[in-house]
Amino acid sequence: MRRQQLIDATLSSVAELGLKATTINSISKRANLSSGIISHYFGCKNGLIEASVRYLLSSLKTELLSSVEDSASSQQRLMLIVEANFSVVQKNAHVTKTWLSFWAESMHDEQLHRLQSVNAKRLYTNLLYSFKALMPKQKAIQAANYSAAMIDGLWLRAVLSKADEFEFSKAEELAKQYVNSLLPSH
Amino acid sequence: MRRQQLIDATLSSVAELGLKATTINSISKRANLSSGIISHYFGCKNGLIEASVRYLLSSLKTELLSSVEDSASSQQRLMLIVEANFSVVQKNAHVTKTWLSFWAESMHDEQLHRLQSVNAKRLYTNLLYSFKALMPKQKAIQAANYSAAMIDGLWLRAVLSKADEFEFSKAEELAKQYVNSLLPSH
Amino acid sequence: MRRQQLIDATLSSVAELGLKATTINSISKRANLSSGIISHYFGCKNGLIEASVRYLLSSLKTELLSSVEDSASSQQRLMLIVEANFSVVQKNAHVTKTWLSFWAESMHDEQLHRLQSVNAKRLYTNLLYSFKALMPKQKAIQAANYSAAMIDGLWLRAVLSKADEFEFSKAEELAKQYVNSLLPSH
Amino acid sequence: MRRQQLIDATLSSVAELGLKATTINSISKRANLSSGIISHYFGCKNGLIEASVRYLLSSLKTELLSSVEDSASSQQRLMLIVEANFSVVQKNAHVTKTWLSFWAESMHDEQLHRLQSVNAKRLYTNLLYSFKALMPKQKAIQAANYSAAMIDGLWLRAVLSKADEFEFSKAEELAKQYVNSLLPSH
DNA sequence: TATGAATGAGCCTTCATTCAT
DNA sequence: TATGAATGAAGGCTCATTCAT
Repeated sequence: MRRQQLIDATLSSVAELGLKATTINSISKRANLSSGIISHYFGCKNGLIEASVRYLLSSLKTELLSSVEDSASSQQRLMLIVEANFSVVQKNAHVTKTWLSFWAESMHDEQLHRLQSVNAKRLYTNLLYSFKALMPKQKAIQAANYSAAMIDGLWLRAVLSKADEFEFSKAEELAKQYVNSLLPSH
Repeated sequence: MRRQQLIDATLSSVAELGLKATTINSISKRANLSSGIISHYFGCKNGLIEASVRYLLSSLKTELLSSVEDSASSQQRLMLIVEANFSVVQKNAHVTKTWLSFWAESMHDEQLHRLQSVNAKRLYTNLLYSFKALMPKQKAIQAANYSAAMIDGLWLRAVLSKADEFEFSKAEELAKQYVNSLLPSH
Repeated sequence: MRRQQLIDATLSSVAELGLKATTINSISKRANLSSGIISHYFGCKNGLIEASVRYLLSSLKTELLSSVEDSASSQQRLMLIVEANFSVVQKNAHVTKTWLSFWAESMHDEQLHRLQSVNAKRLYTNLLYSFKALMPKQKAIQAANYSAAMIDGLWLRAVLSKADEFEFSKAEELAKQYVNSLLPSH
Repeated sequence: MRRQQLIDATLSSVAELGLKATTINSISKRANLSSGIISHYFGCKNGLIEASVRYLLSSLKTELLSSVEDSASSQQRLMLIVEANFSVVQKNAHVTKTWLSFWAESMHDEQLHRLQSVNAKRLYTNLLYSFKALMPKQKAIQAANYSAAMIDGLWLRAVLSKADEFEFSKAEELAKQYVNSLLPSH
């Protein structure tokens, strides 16, 4: 309970202030807890940061798993993957900014980089799995690569332009159309 | 002269240590200069950071302008635009990481955000200009949007995976193929 | 407790080194505390300086209140006022110098100036109150003005000449004689 | 010429910013000269500060000498002494604040203290000389002491209250009346 | 468990001084 | 003479971490 309270406060602080300006204090105040509690539960500040990223990753995973039903078609799956990658935003608008902060930091933090790596590969793997059901392997690999890049690219440009919710859903729509355009039925 | 020396040192430090860990000291030591010199030339640390981003932006612009000849066809122009967006990297491998640091920080720094905004719009505008010569306006707008996202997406995934030079040129190649696939001749 | 410890250290440092040469370090070392503690309790260095002045002012006030009894005659009150203005010194020889530092700085610090203003007016008001019991209002106003100036002038000259305790009590004696000379009974 | 230019700039800076905030730069900019010039002419910053105080002292002396004529009566002399001590102000309103800064600093700077000492004694000596012509020595000594304190006290309270020109001349008038009240003719 | 007082290293900035030109 | 680029020590402040309660 306390752990989740602190993770939420961390995400909120990173979203609002940025990773650089997020301090033990900015976090503990948002959680209405003392500063000492953080090292008590997470060892150190970095431990909390890492746990927060893990939480975001597992949310994304849960999001996807819960929405995809066994009966879903491959095309439906693809749409749900796109949705999941954009939906984190729609639920909690400011969480988006945190991703970028974390990924930038991951370039200089081995632990974070590992998590980022898992995330990047998962998007690719999920896409590949569905594409393979619809086309030859070589084509599917290319489709997965392009789709992953397009999803991340649209997302990145939306974030950096400080897009509002409406613009975000437009970016999501574009991503879906692109993925659809790769399908043989198209 | 000193100014450029300091900007180079800044880019090198941000690339190696990240923006968060880049300090007045990490910069001035790389430049073999004293710490005080920074405020002498740039007012404060942030002034130097900003100047460094401006330098990267103008390099990108110069890169493009110098490569595009008047006689170039629109298709050639498109390829050159893609190349320019990836080439900054190839010349100076560590510069890539700095972009990401700067863009992440731009979410919480108005000044940087303005610069990032200019950069994002320029890519789009350049692409649109060339696409419009090859297809109807509405189609060109969509092509420019998709291309910009694809370029940024491929670039982002390459950076985050700590891609080496070879993988970067593969990403560049994918980007070119994608842009080409949008052309009517295709 | 810590607060008082730091205020005492501040007064001691300002007395010995002057306001200009008083640093976070000179204070915290005298208090046998770390430097960070100052911002913990007072926000910043200036907050501590201000609190120190407030402490001096309230000491002066307490000094006077505790010595003046209800039964005291107006003449006795006047003598006690003079004594209070000189006595802060006698108890704590080095405090004297700090006053001058603070007042000089008050010319360029709005906060300090407000405190100084309160102090200057209090001396005048206290004197006026007692004089009015002994003479017509117009005369009392003049007596209060002159007395306040004489007290401050004798005090200033004693401080600036780095007077010892004996010379200080001589100055106090002169001040008392002057005030007495203004009384009608004289 | 350059020397005087720098001294004027120093007085102006100390008046406006205070001694603490007066820097080599704040001075040299006001003088429209380079920062290096100061050590060239005065050795170091402190040399310039000291020279500036000396200049003020000699101005005060000159002021008095030029106004007192041999034919003047002792009473007239006394009035001129009072006037001289207040007149520095009237000519250059902001110079007043500088005195206080310098005197406060003199508590922790041997060199400045010596100059302050000269100044304090000169006022006393000048007053004593004139009083002795008008009364017995013992009485004259007391009158000089009281007068010096009254002049300084009225001046101090006027400065600290940030008095305007009008209030300053009222203080001067009070000082004159006080001195006159000590004369036997009174 | 939970607090927050206390620490001290590290940051950015300021500034008197030096020195090549 | 005169400049101002360059230095680097010192200042105030921030903040992750520790620890007694």
